[in-house]
Amino acid sequence: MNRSYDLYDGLARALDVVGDRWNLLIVRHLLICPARYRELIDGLPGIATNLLAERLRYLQTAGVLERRLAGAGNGVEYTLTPWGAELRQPIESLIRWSTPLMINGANGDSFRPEWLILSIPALLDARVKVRPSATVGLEFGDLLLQLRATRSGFDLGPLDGRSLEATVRTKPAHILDLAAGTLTLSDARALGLIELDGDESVVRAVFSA
Amino acid sequence: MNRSYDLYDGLARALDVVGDRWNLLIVRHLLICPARYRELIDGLPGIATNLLAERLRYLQTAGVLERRLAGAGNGVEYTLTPWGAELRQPIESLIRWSTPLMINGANGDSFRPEWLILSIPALLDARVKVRPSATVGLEFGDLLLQLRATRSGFDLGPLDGRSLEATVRTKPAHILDLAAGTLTLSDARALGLIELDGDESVVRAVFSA
DNA sequence: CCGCATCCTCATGGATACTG
DNA sequence: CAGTATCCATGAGGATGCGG
Repeated sequence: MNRSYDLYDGLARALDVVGDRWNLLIVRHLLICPARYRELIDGLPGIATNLLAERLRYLQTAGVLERRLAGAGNGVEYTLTPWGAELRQPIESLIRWSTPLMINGANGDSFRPEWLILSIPALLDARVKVRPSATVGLEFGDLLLQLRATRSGFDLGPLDGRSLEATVRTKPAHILDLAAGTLTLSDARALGLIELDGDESVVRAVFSA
Repeated sequence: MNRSYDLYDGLARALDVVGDRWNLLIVRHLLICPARYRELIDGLPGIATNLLAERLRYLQTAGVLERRLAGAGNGVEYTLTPWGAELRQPIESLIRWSTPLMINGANGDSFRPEWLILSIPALLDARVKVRPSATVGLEFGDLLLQLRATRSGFDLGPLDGRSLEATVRTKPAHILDLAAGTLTLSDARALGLIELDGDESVVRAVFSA
């Protein structure tokens, strides 16, 4: 909205930059990877095209992101600056805070699997105890991801080449329950949190090691 | 604004609750201590009375804060719920992220010393190295505070009774520089970041131990 | 197609005045 | 003191257009 609080205060000035509607959701999308205008429209259901354009312009002048030409000569691409990427911490904090708002399920709200890419590690970091060698693969349609336990927490990235040892299917809601809880992954499986039935938005969770 | 993103996503649902204008600033004020309506008006320069009333109502129904009668039988008081108080982490993350926005000074923006009560510990936690026994007292007019180094970080609260050993004065801008930098407190003093001259908004920083 | 810009309507924010 | 009521400016969101 470009409307400043005009306060000499860290929180107020942070909100002057990222407090406007959609801004943190745009940044979260770009924290996954640089994206095109069209990908942002698709990943932010409900945003108007003029709003996205204005927000991208504003965040660019504020120094949060950069607009640049994509490699293949076609179209523009938006990337976070180093300072913009540091919004990962506030965003993950908000995701952890929001778990009570997620346990009641989707209730007709839109869902995109990419949103789990930050959420699951953010939640697991704080709560789930897993054996250090555990690896979880997640497959949403054509999106194939691998969740690895590291010493400092969890890391979610593209699935590397090696084969996985077991496969189960679950719904997004159950993945979020799993992430928000304090169960180990094998406990969650034993308790039936991970199901085998199909769903419009099916996740295949693959456990190995 | 009561306008929901309608997304099944932790970040979006967090912003449905605290993403509206003024909401996080209200919560930050209540993180310091429970407050009356009038105190909130004074601590949030620029907020309209109808907006504050509406936000308090909304945050109450959302479960972030509670409205209750003050002890002395007179007036109402607003307090954070335990869940609302957990917003301290996201708020401190945003404060840390905002340091590049603070280094250029006030530039005519409003300033209230209470805002430092969360900011200074949030910044010092991450960056300043101080001897474990260090204590800093801050005095803004009638507001007297003491900053103590603990094992887990820093804690800012009311000044306890014991006498303090040294006194210097500084401007809020310099306090913020100090907090955002990587200098020790004694280094900052030696380098002249802490001044003795007067100012409309003078801080007296008192070092001991 | 992509990457926006313009136009339009209506909900929301903000300032001021007023009230129990 | 603790808010309501009112009015007006502005931002949000949908539809559409348009050059590359």
